[in-house]
Amino acid sequence: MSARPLRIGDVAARVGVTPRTIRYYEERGLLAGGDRAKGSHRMYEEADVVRLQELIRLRDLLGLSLEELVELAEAEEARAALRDRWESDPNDEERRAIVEAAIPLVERQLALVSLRRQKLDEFAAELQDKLGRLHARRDELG
Amino acid sequence: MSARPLRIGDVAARVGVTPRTIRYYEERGLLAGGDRAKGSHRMYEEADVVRLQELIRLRDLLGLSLEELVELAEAEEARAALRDRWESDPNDEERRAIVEAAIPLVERQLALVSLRRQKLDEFAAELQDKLGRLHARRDELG
DNA sequence: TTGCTCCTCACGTCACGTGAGGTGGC
DNA sequence: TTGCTCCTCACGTCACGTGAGGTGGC
Repeated sequence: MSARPLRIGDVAARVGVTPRTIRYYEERGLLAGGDRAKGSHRMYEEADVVRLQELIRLRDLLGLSLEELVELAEAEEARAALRDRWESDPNDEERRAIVEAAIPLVERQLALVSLRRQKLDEFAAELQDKLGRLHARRDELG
Repeated sequence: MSARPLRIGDVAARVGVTPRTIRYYEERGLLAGGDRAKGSHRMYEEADVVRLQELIRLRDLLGLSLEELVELAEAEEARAALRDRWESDPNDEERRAIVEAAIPLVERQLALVSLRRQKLDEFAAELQDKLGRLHARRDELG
């Protein structure tokens, strides 16, 4: 895994946002921009692209505000911190704790997705209804 | 159909927005605030509630901007204008034209809903995948 | 008459968009 | 060396939020 670095424009293009959005998210604490000499270029790796993708999807598909994203991100952060310990210290009890902490987070996201789907389905049903009535009327006039 | 008038606060509460949002939409031309003495209360009827509900759903569930809503609304407007003529002039050829103009509008909305559903399903699938892997790992450590 | 909701400015905020002016790496 | 992308302010914008101060209807 060579992990050659990506520039902010590449990351932005791949995720479908602008560099400005990435800088703003960093400013809000959603993305690590961490240790960097003032004025020097931000550098990213594949893991950052995946992470940003997820945030953007939570924003677009579920309509979460950045404040809500920060909450979720902090939970993920805690998980990531645990993951680091995972690498260094392969204690089975700790591994279990890490996995068990991760599960409810994903379940929560799934619950939000289900709720959205339900609302979309209701909307789709109403539109189908409307369309059916229109077709019926057209046929009456046919 | 008595059509007793509703006040802005009632409409807002029923649709789940604030009065400010309604005033702003009126300002942007999405809602009729029409003929009203300066300073007098805005009055609405059931049809306005239905209309606003639809706009809010298009905004929340599909993530449309107000500018995009205006486009859609203008199309609906044209339809509403035709509907008025419908009431007064029951000419069968015109009726057909009205119905046939309405159908593609609803179909367009349905297409947008389908697209959203697809994206949500993809997201749900990825989350299920993630959850499955977490469960498997937990069981391995069990 | 007393509340409550309404009204119109008008400034504040969130999530970025958009130049302005300048530095840095293939 | 020439572009291109990057950098940091900093002001603009969209979709409202939030008082400020005042009028109007059960």
